[in-house]
Amino acid sequence: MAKPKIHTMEELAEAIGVSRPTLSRYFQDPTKVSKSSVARIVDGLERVEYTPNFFATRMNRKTTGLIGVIIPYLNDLFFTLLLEAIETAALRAGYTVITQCSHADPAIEKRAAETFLSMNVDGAIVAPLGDNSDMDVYARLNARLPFVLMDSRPKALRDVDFIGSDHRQSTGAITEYLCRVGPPPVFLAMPRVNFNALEREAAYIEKMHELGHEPQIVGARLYHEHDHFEAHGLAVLDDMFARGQLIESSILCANDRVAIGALRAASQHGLEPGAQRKGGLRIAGHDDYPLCPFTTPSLTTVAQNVTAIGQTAVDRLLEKLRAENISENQVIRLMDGILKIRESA
Amino acid sequence: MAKPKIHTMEELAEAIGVSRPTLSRYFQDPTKVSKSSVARIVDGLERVEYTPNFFATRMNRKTTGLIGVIIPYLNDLFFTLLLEAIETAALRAGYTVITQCSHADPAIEKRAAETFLSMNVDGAIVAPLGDNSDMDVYARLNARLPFVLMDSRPKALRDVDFIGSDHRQSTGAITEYLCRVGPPPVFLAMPRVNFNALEREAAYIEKMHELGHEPQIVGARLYHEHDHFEAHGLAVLDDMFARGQLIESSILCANDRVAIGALRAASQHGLEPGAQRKGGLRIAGHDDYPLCPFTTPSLTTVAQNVTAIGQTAVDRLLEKLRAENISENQVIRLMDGILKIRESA
DNA sequence: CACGGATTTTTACATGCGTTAAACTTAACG
DNA sequence: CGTTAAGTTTAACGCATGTAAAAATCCGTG
Repeated sequence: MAKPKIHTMEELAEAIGVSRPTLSRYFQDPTKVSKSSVARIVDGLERVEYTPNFFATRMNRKTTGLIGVIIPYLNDLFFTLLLEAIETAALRAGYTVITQCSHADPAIEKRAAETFLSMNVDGAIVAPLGDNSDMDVYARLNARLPFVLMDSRPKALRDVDFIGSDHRQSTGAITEYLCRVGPPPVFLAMPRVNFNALEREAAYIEKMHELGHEPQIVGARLYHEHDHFEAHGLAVLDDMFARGQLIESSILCANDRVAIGALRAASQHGLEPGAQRKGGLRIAGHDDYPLCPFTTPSLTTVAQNVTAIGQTAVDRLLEKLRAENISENQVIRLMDGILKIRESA
Repeated sequence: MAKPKIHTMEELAEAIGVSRPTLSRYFQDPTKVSKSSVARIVDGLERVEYTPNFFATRMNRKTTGLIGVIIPYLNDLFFTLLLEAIETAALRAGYTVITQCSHADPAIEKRAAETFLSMNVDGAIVAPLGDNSDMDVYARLNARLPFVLMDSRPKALRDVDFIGSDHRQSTGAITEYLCRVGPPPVFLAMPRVNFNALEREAAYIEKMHELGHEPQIVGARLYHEHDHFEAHGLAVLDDMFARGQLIESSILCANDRVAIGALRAASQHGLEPGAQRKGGLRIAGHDDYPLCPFTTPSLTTVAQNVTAIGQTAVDRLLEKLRAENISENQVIRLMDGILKIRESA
């Protein structure tokens, strides 16, 4: 209700009759001030409008209480789920998260990392773009502050802590499942936007060889725009279905968004992918995108444990930034994927 | 390359033989420094590693170059598209965007707004939670800095600039379309997470009356968790289809995510919604969620002009913060929705 | 070689708060 | 009533930069 506005702690001190250092201590930790003073301050704050200056506090504290997070795409529910997990975990630990999205642009990604450096964030969690990432900035980040990679793991940053999925296990699991219940699957690749694409492809090949089948990969480079996975899956399969190819195959898609495009292609050609029909078309994905249960048919996939990845990334970061003596041992945590068997395969 | 690290501008000045004020001016605007100096500075910066301190610069400049953005959900592609549009527009104008997600929690939302105040952001763009938002903080925001609301418009903030969709027009348009090509639609409501839900409902009712039909609303309060729209649509219709209700109706869903759940319910009951079949089930949505073209059947809907909303919000904000004399006239821009006729209705 | 304009350096103060040391109050305790 | 410990105030400096005014330097001209 139109409280008088106070801009500096100095003024506030004068207004409520407490010294500035006491106020400073109060804002950092109220228990470090006597009860009588706390009462007076709380009372005073109710009568005036004051918020400590964000920059001034952060500039002077030895710790900023900030965690920087970079993700490559925003229009992907996988990354937003990841972000959500990170934000809740960080919030619970009392940290403020600064999020930046690189929008698939290495220049923006670099700028974001530099911003984090100039903000003296306490730590950074990054899902890198991949090959195109500016490795120098990340090397600098890693040298200067606690740093954890997630989701994707550039070759140039092999010595950095990493939290992600075990694509060898997850892709292996679904490949094996598909082989068990039907013909050995073809792999519908996705645009090579990061290393996961290649890892899944490799894991598929390995598992197929292990099971004595010949791997077959399609769609590795038809559609080149990043982040248009559904359109990619649709384009590749629409083309092949039109030629009568793959219409009775099992198709393992590199991720669920590609698979959603694949489902669409099937529907356009009057095909009904499903586990029931012996010998018919099957389509499976990877990730357990939130919409998988709602597609028609619902999509069989392997779930990435997104929540665990986010949570673990934060945990590891906190561990690093609490330990003054930087523990030299690198931590790599690969989460297992969990089969989600639904209707499509 | 292990460049020597330099922490302050003072040290940098000494290292490359230029005075600190000159460096300061250089970092703010290189054209304000003579060419010879620029050359020397650029050359020097290549040999040492230095980034100006984010907080110190922001604390002292009269303008921080920051724009604060708050969105209510992250796991919704509508909002991520909006965010993307805002970020690109802001970046183009040379501003840095600080994003905060309220995660459907008014307390977090309030904290985010207060953070913006304490950061002295140049302006703020907010998609509010709705009824639960803390109106006091937003009133303070509006009083202290250029402020623009988008997407949803709380009653308590009627005098604030607003950029959003004209739900009366958009919902009217699709209602009319549905009436034209088939039986008058039933409205499948969504959980009342914000005012748009109600606006669309009202717009539907109005248009139905205008066309001489009796409005019918279902699912207004069955499923209460926010942000689980697909599950809501599925639950409501699964229930009704099981009782043989609505199986030959036109169903207008409050948004596309609800509609995706509705499509799933139809599929579970062996129903195939579509425009072709005279007299059969029809399902339509609202928003043009990015996955609409890929559902089975592809979803007929009305597109919200997300990009334009984001762009316009930024434009308006820039306009306000460039004009010292705060123009008193409130700006409200409601974008028209565009019919996207696909297979489902 | 002197001169005027442009640029840079010097010098000094400002921002808002963290932090420290010493002086001071206060309340409790013997 | 003197002593002591806990908490507070005073005073002063530090952080990394912005900014402004005055002094110094540079450049090309006439």
